[in-house]
Amino acid sequence: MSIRTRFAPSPTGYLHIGGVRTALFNWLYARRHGGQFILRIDDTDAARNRAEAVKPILDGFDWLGIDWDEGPTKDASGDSFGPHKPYYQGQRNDKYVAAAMKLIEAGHAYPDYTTQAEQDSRRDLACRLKKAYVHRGSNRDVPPAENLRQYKERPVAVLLRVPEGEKVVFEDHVRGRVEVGTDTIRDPAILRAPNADGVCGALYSFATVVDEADFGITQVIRAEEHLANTPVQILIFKALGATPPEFAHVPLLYRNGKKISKRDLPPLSSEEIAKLKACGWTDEELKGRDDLNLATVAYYRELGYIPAALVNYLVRLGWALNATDEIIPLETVIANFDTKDVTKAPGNFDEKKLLWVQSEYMRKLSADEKVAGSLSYLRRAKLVSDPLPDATRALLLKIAEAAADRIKLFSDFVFYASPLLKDAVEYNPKAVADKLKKPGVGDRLKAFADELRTLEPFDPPTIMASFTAFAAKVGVKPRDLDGSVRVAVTGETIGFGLPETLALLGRDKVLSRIDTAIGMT
RNA sequence: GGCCCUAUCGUCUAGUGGCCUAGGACGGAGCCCUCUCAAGGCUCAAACCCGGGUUCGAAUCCCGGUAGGGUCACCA
Repeated sequence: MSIRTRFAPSPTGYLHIGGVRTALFNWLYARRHGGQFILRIDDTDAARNRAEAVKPILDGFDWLGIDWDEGPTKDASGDSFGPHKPYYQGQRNDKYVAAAMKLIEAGHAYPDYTTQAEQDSRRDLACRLKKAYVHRGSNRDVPPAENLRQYKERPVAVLLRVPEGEKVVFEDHVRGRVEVGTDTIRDPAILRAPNADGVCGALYSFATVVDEADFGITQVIRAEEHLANTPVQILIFKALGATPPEFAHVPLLYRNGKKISKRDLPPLSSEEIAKLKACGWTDEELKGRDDLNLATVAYYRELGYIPAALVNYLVRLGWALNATDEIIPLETVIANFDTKDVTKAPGNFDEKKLLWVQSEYMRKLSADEKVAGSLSYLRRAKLVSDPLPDATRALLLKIAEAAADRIKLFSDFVFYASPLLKDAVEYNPKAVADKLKKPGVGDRLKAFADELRTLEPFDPPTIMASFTAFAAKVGVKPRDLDGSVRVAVTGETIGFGLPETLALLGRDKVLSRIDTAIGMT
């Protein structure tokens, strides 16, 4: 039988990296075994069922290169593709209701007329006795035909009839053997009481199991938080007359020792905001994007991470190929990944290590690829025009070569390219204060400009030689000369090699910018 | 609180009874290189949660603590 795995996000409006890691494990497992990876949208909670809440999730997976064999269409229109469509739970409720009716008929489920007050008082009592409250509903032992009759007359929540005195046992691929007595499992609700429109919506565990059986899912790889409701789901599979799939509960993703949640994440730092603004973001645009934080895929995309790097980092967190490898090509991961090798302890998300992985991926790219990846950022920053002129492309290529490993994110390209692409220098006030407003700097710049005026050819090696000779002649440390010249022509203290910078800028611009800078000393 | 899960440097991990005076990586510290900043090279600090067993021998097996986490809905 073919391996079939699945990931079932609920539409929240953003793609969470913890979810991505779980999805990745499913995807890898399917790809390794030549099976199918299925995407299903868990939107049984009607309030959340909106296309705009699904789109970011689909876009995120698409960007990451995690493709699905069956599921919603990429446009998030609500359409699906695949033999078991639709793949939106919100569109499948009839199936759940029909399945629930069958369970009532077979005596595996029943309507529960217990009042809320009754349940509360029983729960209180159990609590006072320091015992777990295991709910059993009113019609548990009523004959099926009578239950069906009562339900038709007065529909309420439908509960699964959990068998007594049995054991649910399953072999979890990550956790090992799990054993739970049915006497500790409450009769779970599988169908809600009718809502205002008379619809009886299925609950998570039930909808999931009906779908899993319907889709022929063979491996359920999901987050550890679902471990506790797995026994219930196995009971539902059995009541339905279906074979339960195999389970693998992978540990959660933490940050600072706690489950990574959107709330307690830092907002964008001032550096990040400055970076996005340099890339052309307006305050207005930033305000509308509270989904941009390090728990979401969108954040990494906007900052210019390479999808493969994020994937590499996320897989490596909780799984290792061997004792030494950190950067692991996707094909190697696919060829070696197995759920049984996933660590049992939760993994702490470490953005510094992710950035390192990212920089390792970036340095493997050619200058051409760096330019290609940075283009959308440069366009947004209005530094280049849309059909890219050949001359500009050639310049960008040279910038990419000169900037080399300094570019860690595609958005970094904007910083290094700005001084060369903009007509006027934007002087960083602090740089000016530190490097230009010092005694003697003006005269020195003037004298160095005179050297450059007649220099032939105006290329990096010649400029370098002139720079060294000039520094020695006037008795100034090379680093100090670098500082003032650099700030004069770029406005910043940081940048790639000064000779390369001057050469790419061209003699005319260099001389006029130094002239401007002299006025600021 | 009941039930369940987990436990190696700050972090991610290797390790499945002797190869472990515990290996690698990120991060940190220092030095070198150097036109700023990166990158690179070299070096250093840094861990088997605690207590009992089992064994000739334990990070590895067993028991008990401790700590952290998950879960207890007509949420997913």
